[in-house]
Amino acid sequence: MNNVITRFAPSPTGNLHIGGVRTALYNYLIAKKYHGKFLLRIEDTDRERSKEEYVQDILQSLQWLNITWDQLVFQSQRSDLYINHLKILEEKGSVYKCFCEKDRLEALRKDQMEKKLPIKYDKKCLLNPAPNHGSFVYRLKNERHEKIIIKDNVLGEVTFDPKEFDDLIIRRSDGTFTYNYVVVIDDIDLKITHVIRGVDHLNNTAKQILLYEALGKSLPEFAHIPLIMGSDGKRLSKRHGAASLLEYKTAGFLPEALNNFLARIGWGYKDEEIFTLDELLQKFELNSINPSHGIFNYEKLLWLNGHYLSKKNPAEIISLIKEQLGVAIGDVPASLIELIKPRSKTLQELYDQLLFYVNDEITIQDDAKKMIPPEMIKPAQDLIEEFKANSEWNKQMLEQSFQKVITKHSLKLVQLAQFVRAAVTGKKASPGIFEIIEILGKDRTIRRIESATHFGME
RNA sequence: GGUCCCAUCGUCUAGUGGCCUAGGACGCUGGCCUCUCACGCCGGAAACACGGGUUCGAAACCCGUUGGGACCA
Repeated sequence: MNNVITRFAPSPTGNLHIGGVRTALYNYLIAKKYHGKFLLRIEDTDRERSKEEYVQDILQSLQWLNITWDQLVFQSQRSDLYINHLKILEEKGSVYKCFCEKDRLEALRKDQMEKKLPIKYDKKCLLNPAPNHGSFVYRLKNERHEKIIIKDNVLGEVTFDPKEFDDLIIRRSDGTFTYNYVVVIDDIDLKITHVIRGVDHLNNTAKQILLYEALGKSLPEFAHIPLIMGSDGKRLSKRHGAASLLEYKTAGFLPEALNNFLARIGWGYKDEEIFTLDELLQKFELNSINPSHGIFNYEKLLWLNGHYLSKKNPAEIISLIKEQLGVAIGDVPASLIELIKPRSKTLQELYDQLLFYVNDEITIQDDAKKMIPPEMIKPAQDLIEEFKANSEWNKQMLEQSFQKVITKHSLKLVQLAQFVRAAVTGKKASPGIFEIIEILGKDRTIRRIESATHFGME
């Protein structure tokens, strides 16, 4: 395939979400797989609802995921193009002006509903043109009788009866153009070879084919990809959790995980689960996309994120925390990050487990308080004495000190370890206790155990 | 309501007529490891929606039914 050009065409009327991102990703993959171009087209013709902040959200989201575009166009800057093509259609006699008023159309619709007929315009202004007066819309003549067959790369052949379709309005009475019209004009003008979009546009595609034909243009390849549903099987929305992609960024997910996860909803390759962007470019194919819709599986996203997190080195993690969570944690030993990494699925989780080291003060969580019972105060004080009596501070020395104390008091290691864990981290779970306090340091460890013994006496 | 799409474990998928006693992954679960929690390792439960065909043989092909979804209204 040569000169492949794909596009992602969001309207900036809200934050970019998961479903949109996947559409963008698929378009990007196909373009790059065949060494073509991927365009980003902002469909901002609805001036009322389009907002600059949403444009920024879309651009930032895609950049974050490394879905890079070769060209960026705004529909609002292309109205000459739409006007010119309307002239062409007018000269060809493919469109006509319709002066029918709202009241008439509503009455017509009501009548058709009562008679259970398909609801569509009756072509009055085409068949019996009235004298030109008042405001009017442009409609596309739909005189096609043969079936419309969409040759879809995902669904196979999909057939529509053109009788189902109205004479499509392409310009409204206020002079603005309709969605299906501008999409087709842009796709033609930008030489889009592959239109890859959600199945929710399948009906639109049929209507748009009529426009391609009226303009005498050949059709691009179509691929209608299945939608992503929430866990209840309904269309993904705010109810199902994070609505915008950038919320995943601030929650500490990695772009690699999101890309991998989104590619795998509706697509698979052998037994494989882990795909980098490069591997996706190798292996992804439109015709291997599953035609049935997929459900957003948050647990699997978490697992993937944990996987990619484990591949990052400590320095990368520190800078990712700063970049994505917006917090600077200063110098944290690499060894500590390595200990916490396998215990974290997201950057946020990892950061939370770092706080006992980063902060001077800790608070002991409720569920950890029972780890410091009064009868453990004396052993804890003995442990402190052991620490103070010893000039060294390393894992071997720490193990010996713990051993001495538990032998003296006939304790199990778990009792003392949990006491110290709660005292030092404020939590009932953490990495290995010797590793933790070795990294935390002698002074801070002793101070925290001391304050826990005070707490235990209250 | 009309039109269209879809259908393999709870979820994402492998499967392109015999390699299927249906494979992998997440999740769930039993065990090992162990100072806690993870990680890791070893096991387990769990699916071809239903009914008809076609075929020597159907998860796979065809037709219905049922269920889910999208769009339009």
